[in-house]
Amino acid sequence: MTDTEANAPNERKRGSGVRLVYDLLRDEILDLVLPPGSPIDEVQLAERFKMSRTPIREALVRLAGEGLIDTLPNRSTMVANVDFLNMHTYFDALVLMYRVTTQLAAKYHRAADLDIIRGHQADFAKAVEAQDALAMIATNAAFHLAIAEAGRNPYFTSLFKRILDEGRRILRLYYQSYEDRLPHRFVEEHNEMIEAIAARDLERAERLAREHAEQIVRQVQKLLVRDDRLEIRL
Amino acid sequence: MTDTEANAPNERKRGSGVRLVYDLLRDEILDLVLPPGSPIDEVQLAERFKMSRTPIREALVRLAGEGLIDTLPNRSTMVANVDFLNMHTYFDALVLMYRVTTQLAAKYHRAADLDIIRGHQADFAKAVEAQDALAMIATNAAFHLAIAEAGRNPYFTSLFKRILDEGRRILRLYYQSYEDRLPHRFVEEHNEMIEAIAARDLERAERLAREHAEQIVRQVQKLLVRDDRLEIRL
DNA sequence: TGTATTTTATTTGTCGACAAGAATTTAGTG
DNA sequence: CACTAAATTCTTGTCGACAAATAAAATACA
Repeated sequence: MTDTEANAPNERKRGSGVRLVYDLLRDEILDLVLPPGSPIDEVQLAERFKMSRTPIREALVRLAGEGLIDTLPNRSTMVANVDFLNMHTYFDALVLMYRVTTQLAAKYHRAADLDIIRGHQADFAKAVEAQDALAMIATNAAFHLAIAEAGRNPYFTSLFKRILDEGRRILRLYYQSYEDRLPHRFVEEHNEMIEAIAARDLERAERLAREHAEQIVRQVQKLLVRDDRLEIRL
Repeated sequence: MTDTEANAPNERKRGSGVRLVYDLLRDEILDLVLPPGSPIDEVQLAERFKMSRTPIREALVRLAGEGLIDTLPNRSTMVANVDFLNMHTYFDALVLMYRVTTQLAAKYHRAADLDIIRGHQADFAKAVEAQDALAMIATNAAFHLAIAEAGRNPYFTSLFKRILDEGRRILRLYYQSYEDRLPHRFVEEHNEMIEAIAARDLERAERLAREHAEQIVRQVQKLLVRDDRLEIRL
């Protein structure tokens, strides 16, 4: 491991530095390796990635643009907090995007899209079988994002992506492990949604997505009220 | 005018440079002073604003994050094109956001919100009266954005803002001047929407917003097919 | 004359350094 | 001992310069 810094060439390709730190920071934020409120130190990151502050800064600007970090001018920058007080706005947006993207997928999908969607669904089923909560969260997001892509509306897709990311953080804050059987129901519901999409049944796809989303919202809300001590934050 | 560079202090406050160039570039893009495809030269901008390339670069990164400019790695960066081939995805998103934000405004607005909304509506009516097409576009966007703010869902508001911005570009590409009486109808429809919001009539607000949006879409589509020579772009 | 290759030029991405602001510590005063 | 003011430290925002990547121009060659 010594040669990673002594011998191995630190040669990053010319524009790759920003992408590297952006992707990694994003993952660390969404996986709560950097929990909300964590301070972000530019110079520390610069040392860690062995590069100048300039590309670090660019990555931070992009993350700030997506609302993942907050920057106080001339002062600190830190991981954005989750707004638990207005969680209903999040649920509203989540449910609507589930419905819209699934309906559009039923309308506009092509054959290749279904293969991709089914692939993600297989991953999700595997994660449920393995009781791996973190994998469930990730594969579920990938599944629904693939559906959104099949709907071919970049406006909805980009908002949905942001919402699913935020959901990843929220769920990680509350899910330590799945103790109930509900995930198996999600697997079945996913399969029904795939069916409806493949059959180009817009109405059924929308209805299934809605029920599925409301199911999830109820589950998350149950968690929220159960552990609502966390809602009071300083 | 000579003292603007010789005598006048170039003192910008410490973090204001980025905001300055960001706001100005954004306006120039949305107003088509910089039409789609225009090359953006960092060093030229640096000279123009008498600052280093660093803050220019940060502003460009933010604009790229909003999809207003496209950056080819290691190569040029230019104003993003309007995707005329998939305009229907734009209309879908526009109509849905009109409906959702107006409905939420009816549900969640407070007294102060209505004052702001009515203020923008007055500006819009004034622009219609003056036959000022550009002012109509701007004030209409401000009006609907104020409604979205009253709905208090930041997810929808941010997407809607992006959509309205894009609409500003699209309309400027096609509207030279209003020759028909339709804008007056828009003024009336706006007033009806305000009524429904104030009365907290969710259903009526949603329906009015939908009809209003579809009205606008039809109008724009009419322009598109009329000047569809522009749809074929190299 | 047309094509391939080298050379030059332009533009972007990265760097190290410096300066401005804010937070913290230290000194000073009642 | 408490409270204010000066000084220091620390972090961020900005700058000018350099190097890599690409585009453009010039040269060589068939």
